[in-house]
Amino acid sequence: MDDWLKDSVEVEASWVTVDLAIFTIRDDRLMVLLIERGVEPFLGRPALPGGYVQKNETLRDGALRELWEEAGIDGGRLHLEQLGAYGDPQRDPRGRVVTIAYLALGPDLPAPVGGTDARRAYWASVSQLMAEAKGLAFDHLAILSDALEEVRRKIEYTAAATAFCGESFTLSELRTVYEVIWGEGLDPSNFRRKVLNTVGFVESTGERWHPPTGRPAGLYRRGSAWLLSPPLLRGTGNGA
Amino acid sequence: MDDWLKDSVEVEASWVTVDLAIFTIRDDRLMVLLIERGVEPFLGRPALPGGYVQKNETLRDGALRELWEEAGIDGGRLHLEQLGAYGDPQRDPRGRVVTIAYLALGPDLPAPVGGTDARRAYWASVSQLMAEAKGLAFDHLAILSDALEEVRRKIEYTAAATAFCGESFTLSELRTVYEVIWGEGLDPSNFRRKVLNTVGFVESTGERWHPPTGRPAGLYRRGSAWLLSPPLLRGTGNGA
DNA sequence: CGTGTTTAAGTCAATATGACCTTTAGGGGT
DNA sequence: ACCCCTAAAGGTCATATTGACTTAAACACG
Repeated sequence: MDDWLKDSVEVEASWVTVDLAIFTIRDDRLMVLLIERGVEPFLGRPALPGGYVQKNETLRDGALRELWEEAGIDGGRLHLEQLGAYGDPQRDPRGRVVTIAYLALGPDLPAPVGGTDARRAYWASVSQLMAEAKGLAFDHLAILSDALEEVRRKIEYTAAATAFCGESFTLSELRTVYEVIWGEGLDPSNFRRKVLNTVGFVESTGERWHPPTGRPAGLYRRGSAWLLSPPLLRGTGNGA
Repeated sequence: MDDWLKDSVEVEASWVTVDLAIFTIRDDRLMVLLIERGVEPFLGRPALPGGYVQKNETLRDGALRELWEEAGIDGGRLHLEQLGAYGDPQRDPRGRVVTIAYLALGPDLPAPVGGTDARRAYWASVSQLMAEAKGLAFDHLAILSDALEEVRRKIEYTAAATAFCGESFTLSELRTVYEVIWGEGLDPSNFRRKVLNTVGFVESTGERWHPPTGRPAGLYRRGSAWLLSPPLLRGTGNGA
């Protein structure tokens, strides 16, 4: 890089990182992937997985690489989107580090292995973390909080909820995703009607799944639509 | 800044900038503020206003400073929110420059003056720009495109449309904002009913405004709610 | 062949929506 | 004063959607 502007005292080179808020649903709870930091600063403290963006990769590629390196997760199987940039000058004790936060949603993922900069990686309950509201390195609690709010809104007007399910899923599974993330129960019958009436949300695979007990459930896969119209609105009450 | 990781060939210092997509409505058209670049690269080409983030400011403060320096606009009077980060390694010929794009919405603003790095600043018609789809420096057309889509969606489920109006406004003014941004006509009567039934969207000032001709219109100001429930949905058709 | 359990489908009153139409409150002209 | 034009404000009504609830269907198991 040339040294244009090197003489300006106001502008200074920065380091750019990506951090990942990776969500999944396990045991009917919303979980986020955390690592235990193996390097300074915040050595030993829980943090979102992430790391430096390298020389010739896009931000998204950096996120995918960190996903693999730190959590052992193949990004091809989950939904990844940018959440936003966090650049408070005080957020990193080492100096000016701007981080680009990414949001990842995936089906029940394998217990991850620790990566290079991480002693270990593990799934943590989001509701528990938010209740404690402490412990995370850097401004990762704020990032996590923003990510959670984004997920809650995203599943209202996009098909993002399907990212938490496998290739094919029952409508009950999908409904559980909403119930877990919104923290409220939904009427199964009305939920079914809404989802099935929203064109392109899901499409039937023709197959059916036999639960341990009860009537077999039809299986669906994600439809062609990402934006839902009309959206599934919470709050106004979708049922009991 | 220390030299941790200086020996890693993969990681390299970056420059971080902010760019602004500043929208307003003039003459019933959606306009965006552009500058004519006064420095290399892309000297003389139109671009979104923006510049380097300085040493001790937050990203948002940087955006507000650039807003003032390059466009002479006081950020206190408009809505400012982060759009996202753009970090393709090829996006800037000088090297790795990650930009944080901000979205600003304001009422009909004064004709701006050129700033330090800009020969001049001017309002450009968004629909015209998107139709031509060329000319902008860097990846600013992509940023503008994302910003436009964000605005279109944002006014659906937030009170963002009020940011285009002054302190107080008539419902016709507000409706025009929607019509201009969505590019479709709305039924005045149904629009009024919807807006007035959405709690916290607007509240009456008690005053009224006398149009050049016709019955005087009631004046409203922004209500306490930012998120609209239910949202104002387009597409499904809010009228003619 | 009942029973328990879960999915699937139906009912219905209350509400919201989209497409209209009517009334009201000005201003300007004659 | 009166009429006419315009835009706001308010009303009507058939249709669609919603929320709460009920009923029917399809298995597994004993």
